[in-house]
Amino acid sequence: MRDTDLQRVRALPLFSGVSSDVFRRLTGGAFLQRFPAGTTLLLEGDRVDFLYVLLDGTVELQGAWKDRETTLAVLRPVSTFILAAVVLDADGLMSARTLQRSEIFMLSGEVIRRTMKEDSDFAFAVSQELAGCYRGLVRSIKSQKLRTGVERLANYLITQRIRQGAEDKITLQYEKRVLAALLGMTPENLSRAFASLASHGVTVRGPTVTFSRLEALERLARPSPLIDNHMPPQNRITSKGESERWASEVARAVGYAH
Amino acid sequence: MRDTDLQRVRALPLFSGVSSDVFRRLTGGAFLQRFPAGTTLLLEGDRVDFLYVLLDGTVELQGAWKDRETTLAVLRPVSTFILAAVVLDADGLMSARTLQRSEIFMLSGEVIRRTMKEDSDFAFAVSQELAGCYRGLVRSIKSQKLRTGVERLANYLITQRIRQGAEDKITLQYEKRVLAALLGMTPENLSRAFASLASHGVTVRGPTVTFSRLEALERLARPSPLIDNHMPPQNRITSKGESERWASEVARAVGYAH
DNA sequence: CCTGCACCTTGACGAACATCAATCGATCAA
DNA sequence: TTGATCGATTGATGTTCGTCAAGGTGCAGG
Repeated sequence: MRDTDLQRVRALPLFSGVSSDVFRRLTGGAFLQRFPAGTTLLLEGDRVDFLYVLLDGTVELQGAWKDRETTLAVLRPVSTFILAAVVLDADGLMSARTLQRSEIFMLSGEVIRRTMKEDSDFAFAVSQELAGCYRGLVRSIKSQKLRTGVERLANYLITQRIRQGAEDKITLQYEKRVLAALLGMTPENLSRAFASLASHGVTVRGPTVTFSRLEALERLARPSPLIDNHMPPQNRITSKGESERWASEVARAVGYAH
Repeated sequence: MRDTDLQRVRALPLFSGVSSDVFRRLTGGAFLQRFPAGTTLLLEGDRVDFLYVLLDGTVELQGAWKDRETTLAVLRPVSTFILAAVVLDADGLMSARTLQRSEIFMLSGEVIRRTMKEDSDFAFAVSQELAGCYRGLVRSIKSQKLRTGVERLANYLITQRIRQGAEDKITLQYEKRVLAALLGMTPENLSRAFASLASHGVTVRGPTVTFSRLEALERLARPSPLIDNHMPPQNRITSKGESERWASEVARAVGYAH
């Protein structure tokens, strides 16, 4: 494992607060592993023995029932996943699958739990990370239950636009079928949703989306800081906890009215 | 505040592991408050200064957007809520409203955070609670995205039946309009969903629901341990963390196959 | 170059769901 | 008791969404 990889793990808010000594203990038995695209890292219901840290590539978290399946999240580096199952020493509720060739750092769940009980700084950092993940899911459920498919897409595009630098053009980071599952619709309906956004100045050509009438798009989308986290990319932070803290700060500064 | 109330707070998994000294510090500036039915305790977007512990009554957590609103959870004693916002010192993403006259114990968020940084046992307990809440939301999203309205209702009924003692009759714990919002549908559609379950042996009379052909209902509902947490009531545990640990143990013992 | 394949798109249709309006039943105060 | 109110239900109707089938497009391999 390269030293720069370990630096990137160290820089995560989850680990940046702990002492070098504790960090060495946490990563003692850990290892880096490479997976090709399309590999199932973890099947829902499997026991979870490791905390995963995605260092390179893309990972999809999905759930299935009967013959249906859906995507709960798509992760990009640097992200941790299945932390909740590790903390509770429980089985995973989601499957994890690589969408691209990926590098993943794996830390022993047992060591994580033991270290949490010994080091309150680390346990606090885990709590902050989990709280951030929790709030991400709250946003996701609200989006799913309160918005139609077109509205979810419109807000997704606005959020991506900000994350990609607030230009009038963005690139979709993964296949449209994956995006459809993430937004809770079929690929067919995603196509139709894009088509209906054309009248709001949205043009799609392959994976690039351009906006010509942002005002019209926002009037339809009505983004809300209580659903959409519009943290821009310059904040080089890669944790749900930190991004939630950012969102709260902004909401207070702006004085968001209900 | 009665001493028995404090005992009930102390018995929560969130607090049961800490020393008496730390518990005294946590509850030092805390106080008990009574609210009538229909009181809004917290509006989404408000800053959260307290951790709430519901000791008596019923509380609904809801979210709104444009002119729509939905229910994310209905809490019964003894439950904590808005822990995630407290940990991150962030604004709440959900509104909290009493459905019945309620007694609520309120602990200073600042003290919670400070104690977490000092006491790793408490910080670990917070992590376990948050991890349990997180997994509850994962279950909720999967149910919402993978199931139809009738399927969600059928599984809700089966879960309630187990929680209420596995008899052939249950009592709905709150108004049907609230249940409808929780299940992600309109009251009208909930009525129709109940009507369509009649052919599966489900009879509704006011708030009581009786099951005459459980086999037929389960064939339709297809409950899954990866979505539905069927923890029975005899486990007198009142935390999401503990109930998730229970669910995992059972899934392993049964050897759930995908 | 063609062929096959994967991904996306489009159209047609039906299922699931929301909305609007009317009605019924239970509760409660006058 | 009467009238009013609230919650639940039912029917009619339209929207949203999923499913099935048929193209279309880009790309890799023969």
